[in-house]
Amino acid sequence: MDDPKLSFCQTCAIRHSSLCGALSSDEIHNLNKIAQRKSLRAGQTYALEGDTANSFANVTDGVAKLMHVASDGRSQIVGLLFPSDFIGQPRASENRQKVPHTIEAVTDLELCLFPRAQFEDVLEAFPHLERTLLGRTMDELQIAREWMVLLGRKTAEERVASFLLHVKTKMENAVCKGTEGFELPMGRVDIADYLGLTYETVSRQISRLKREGILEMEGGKKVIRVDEARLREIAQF
Amino acid sequence: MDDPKLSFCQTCAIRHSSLCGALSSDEIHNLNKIAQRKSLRAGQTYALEGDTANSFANVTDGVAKLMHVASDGRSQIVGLLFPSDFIGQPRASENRQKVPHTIEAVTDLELCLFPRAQFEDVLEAFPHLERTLLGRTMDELQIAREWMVLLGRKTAEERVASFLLHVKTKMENAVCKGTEGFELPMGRVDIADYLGLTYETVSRQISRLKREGILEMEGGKKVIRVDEARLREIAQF
DNA sequence: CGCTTAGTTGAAGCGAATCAAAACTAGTGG
DNA sequence: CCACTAGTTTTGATTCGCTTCAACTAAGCG
Repeated sequence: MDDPKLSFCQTCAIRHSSLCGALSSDEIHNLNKIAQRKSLRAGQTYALEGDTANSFANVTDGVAKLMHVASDGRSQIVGLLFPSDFIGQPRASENRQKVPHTIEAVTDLELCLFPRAQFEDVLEAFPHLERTLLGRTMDELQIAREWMVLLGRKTAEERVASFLLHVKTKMENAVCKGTEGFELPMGRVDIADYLGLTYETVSRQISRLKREGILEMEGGKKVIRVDEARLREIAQF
Repeated sequence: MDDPKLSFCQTCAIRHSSLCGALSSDEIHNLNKIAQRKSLRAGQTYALEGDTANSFANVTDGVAKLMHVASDGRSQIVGLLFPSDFIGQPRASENRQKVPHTIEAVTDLELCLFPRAQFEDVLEAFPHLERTLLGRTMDELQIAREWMVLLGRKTAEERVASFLLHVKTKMENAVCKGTEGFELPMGRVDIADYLGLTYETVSRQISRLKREGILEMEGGKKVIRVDEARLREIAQF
């Protein structure tokens, strides 16, 4: 009953919002046995593009980024991972078993790691876990495609507005409600790499939103207030 | 033995390269019962963004595009579907059961349709089918993220080079081998919408590649010869 | 408190978009 | 077979939004 390992998962902050939510209290034991915690400081690398992928993970706290860095230094963030998001590509085709994008901690990060082979056994044993993972992957694909629209066709102003709305939603899911305002998990450089812009352009657009009274901030990260309606207009949602 | 329905799937051009490849000759019967063919002429719409998604499909012949069209007319293609690609998001979360992107036939198109509920039953019955679908979805996600890098950071020249390589691979998979050269399945406007450029810019870049001897074409669509090595250099793969 | 890093702001340059027109293609019917 | 038309592609001239380069300011930290 008071098995320490069982309570390890049971007290987990993302027990029900993550992939693990698909498993019952009994079933979760199977993951519990193979899970191990890992902490990274902001800026540390979890995996490098091209490495062999030998584990999967849940983000339990903090924010991570998936990114591609070209040889000439240009870099593009292709996804942000918030608490309860899953890391890794089980079942991807043979030639895609390598880590497809570098994964780095944006803030201090807490992960719950699963060794590859053992996690795949659990997936095999619980088809409803695999089904849930399929659903999450479908959702991720849609998010990626929506971001393609942003990167391909939106103006700098629209991109920054979209970003603020996107992060607001994500951060409100993660943090306790009620608090008007939220913290940007990343600096101007990362925002720029996520939006396909330069950090100067991002800074200018943020300044502009502040000047027009749509956005109020305290320092570079803390958002005090946003006019969500006007932001939505600008972002073209 | 010579059941006409069975031979319907057995003679299918994409029997083994599509999702159906996960099913044995016995199992395929279950899909056979619910499958129905559908033909579309180039330019016809299969589904509109926001519609209720009540069927899934395999592309059996031709090319389709997934796209988003904004209210002001800007449009972005977020994915191309070639023969043996799967259409639809089974298991996507509740609020994502709507068609996420408009689907249109780029060339004349042949589809193999599966009604939603019945296909989900088959998925439930054959976990290895669901597993295969998961793998394909993981692959699609990676392709989408790679395209995000293109849309966010690549120059017009790099985008066009990447596009030519991408289509070359896809078309060679679909068409009988041996033939040096291939046909572009789409016009300049669609290419531009796929690459986040204008059609004038696409045309200029293609002209440039021809002028530099990297590309030889006959008319606007037929590619006679490409210098794949130099294209790869330009595209930054 | 000085030092380093992150963010802001300004001026100039450039790549792609826009505007405009000509050349080519494909389809139609005389 | 050729003339005619509608649509597509190419090419040119100009404009514009974002990038680049540069200087400055604010914030975080030993």
